[in-house]
Amino acid sequence: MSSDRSTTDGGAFYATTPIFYVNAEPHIGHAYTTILVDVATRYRRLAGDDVYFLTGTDEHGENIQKAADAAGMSPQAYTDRVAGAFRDAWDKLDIRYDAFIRTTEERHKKVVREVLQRVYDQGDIIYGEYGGLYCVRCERYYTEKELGDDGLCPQHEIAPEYRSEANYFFRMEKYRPWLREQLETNPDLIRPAGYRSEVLSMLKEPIGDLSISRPRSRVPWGIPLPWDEEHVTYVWFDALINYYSAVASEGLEDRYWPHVEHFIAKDIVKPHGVFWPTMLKAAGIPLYQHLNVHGYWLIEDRKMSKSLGNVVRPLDLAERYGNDAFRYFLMRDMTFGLDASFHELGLAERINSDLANDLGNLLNRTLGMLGKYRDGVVPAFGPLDDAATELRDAFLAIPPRLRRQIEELQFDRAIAGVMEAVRKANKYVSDAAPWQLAKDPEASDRLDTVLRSCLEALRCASVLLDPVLPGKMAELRRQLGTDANVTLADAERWDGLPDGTVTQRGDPLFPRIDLHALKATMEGAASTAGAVPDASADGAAATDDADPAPPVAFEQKPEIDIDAFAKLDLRVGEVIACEAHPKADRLLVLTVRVGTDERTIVSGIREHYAPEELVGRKVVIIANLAPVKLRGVWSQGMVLSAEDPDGRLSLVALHRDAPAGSEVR
RNA sequence: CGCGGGGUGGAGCAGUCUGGUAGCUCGUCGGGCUCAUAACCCGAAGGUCACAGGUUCAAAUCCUGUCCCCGCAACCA
Repeated sequence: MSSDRSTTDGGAFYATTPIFYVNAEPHIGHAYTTILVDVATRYRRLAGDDVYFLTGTDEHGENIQKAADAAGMSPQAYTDRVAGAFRDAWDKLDIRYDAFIRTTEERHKKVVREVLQRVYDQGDIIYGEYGGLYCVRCERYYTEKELGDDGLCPQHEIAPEYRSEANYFFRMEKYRPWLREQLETNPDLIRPAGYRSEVLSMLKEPIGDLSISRPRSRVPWGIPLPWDEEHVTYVWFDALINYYSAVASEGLEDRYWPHVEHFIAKDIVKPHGVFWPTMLKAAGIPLYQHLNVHGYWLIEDRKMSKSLGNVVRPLDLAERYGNDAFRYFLMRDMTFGLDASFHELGLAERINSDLANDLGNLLNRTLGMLGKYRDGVVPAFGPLDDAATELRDAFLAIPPRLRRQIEELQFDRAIAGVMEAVRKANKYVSDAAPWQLAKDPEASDRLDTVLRSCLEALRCASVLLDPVLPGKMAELRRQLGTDANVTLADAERWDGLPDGTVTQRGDPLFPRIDLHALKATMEGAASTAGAVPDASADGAAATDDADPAPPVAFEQKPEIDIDAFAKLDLRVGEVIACEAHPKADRLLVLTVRVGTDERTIVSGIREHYAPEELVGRKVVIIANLAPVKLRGVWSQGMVLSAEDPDGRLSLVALHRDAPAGSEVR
């Protein structure tokens, strides 16, 4: 073992992403969590820690089974495919994980069953007749609170029937006091602090016991309980245990488990902050070190969702802007724990200002001068004047600070700190004006100092940013003529390049993005947003029929025939009264005249229309939609409206007038 | 009184835990340089840190209250 421990802690660091549920392709949220862990683990590796990075996929459950059926595949084949897609995505994003776990693997199932058996043996899993009031129409259970005073289903106003399902329950409530104490005595167990208080507030009231099984007859795609093969585990006992099974099944739990750091997005705080710790306690497994919770990426200031059609594909962006640049943006522009906004223009601006103008340009101008004045060969330092000393000190001050920032997950600030030093280097070049020094043979020593200082600055920056920009920083070092492999210790010295090293000036590291062109493209693209680029590809391959159906440029619902359409009773209605729903803030209650009939229709357009502007207006309604009760008011139909990409609703209107009650076809 | 997050120069954000003259990037205006990716460097304009009280020698930061925005949950048939 080396005696030089100045830059290496040698501590173990076991970092996990959630296992992603394999029912869709990876989006920017998945990518962010995974890149975050990749950056964190790369920094730890750089600092000499013993790192283990786990990611994986969650492959059990009813939904997977349904998705597989829909795709006409076996669940195993289906999950094989999707898990493969995730692995491919992570490979493309340069994610360096150590292990990838799938919950359908034998090694995982084995550990899950062992843990379950242990918890069961000590009496913390009980058999529960899940005493439920079940609405047949809703196909769900209701609590008494939800049912209200009359005890009827709030949706259908029918009496729910008592049903019971033979389920097993984990006695979670029993561990609530223990968990509260953990959070009290260990304030940064869940961080940032906001999420800790959220969990604490969950623990103020009884959390109940956790249903952990489903009848195997209904959900065959799951892990059978070891003591009752007629039941499979339900969701959490299967999924959460992956963090443990991944190391336990490899005999690595002693080495890594006590040092586990979970990284999650804020939507799954409860399972990780409440279920998981109590499960661990019951199983006699030590608690994790930290639960690290990050925020959401909002897309153009709106929540990302499939229905808005604004899902951002990380691979597209990585391809267009470069994987490293994309990673840089994600790490630089989100403060850990808070939400951040994704704007493509912001991404481009960030790349231009930080990576192209500051860092890339520093490399380019430095190697340019070195080529002109010193034949591309690294000179020894001349005497260090104040400016050169200041620059050196600015860089050498970074590593100690960086360690703290890594520990506290402040990657945005860590990056900003390095970039600040890079800007100082650019300023140093301007101030020292090496192009002037080059004209003066007397100033040769000073020119050497300037050039060498810039080279060392670049080398240090490349080390400090290596975890974020693994590809580009290796390329930078290649241009400097030095090794690709580095440790944090390499950023703690100002003489890392041997004198006489031959540099290899290459293409600009980060080409500038033409913002004007990008703006133009984006405006052009706005009208075709949501287009499926290759929708016509299949059609073109069809050779038999001369006149194939034309391709469709949006995600169309399954085709129906005219009879299906004829089942709809669409009518013109006249709004004769309208008011806000008394008990819901997104609903309006309309009174609509349809012929001689007057009916009440509840509509979720309150954010888009004021009640008074609707009165007297003709609207198009679906008249024969089954009535439902919305927040206590019966709605007999539905008003048609269009939703634009920004989510604004616009009522469907008549081009020419037609009397209320007219049929719409 | 459902839960949570946020309100800081034109835009986007950091700083709030651990009070000590308000900071960064972009944008705007003026200047410099010419090694470099129309880049880089300097200077300037621009903020009563949502509002009101309180604690303190000192508050963006701590306490109390109010207003506004955004998620989540209950409802968008």
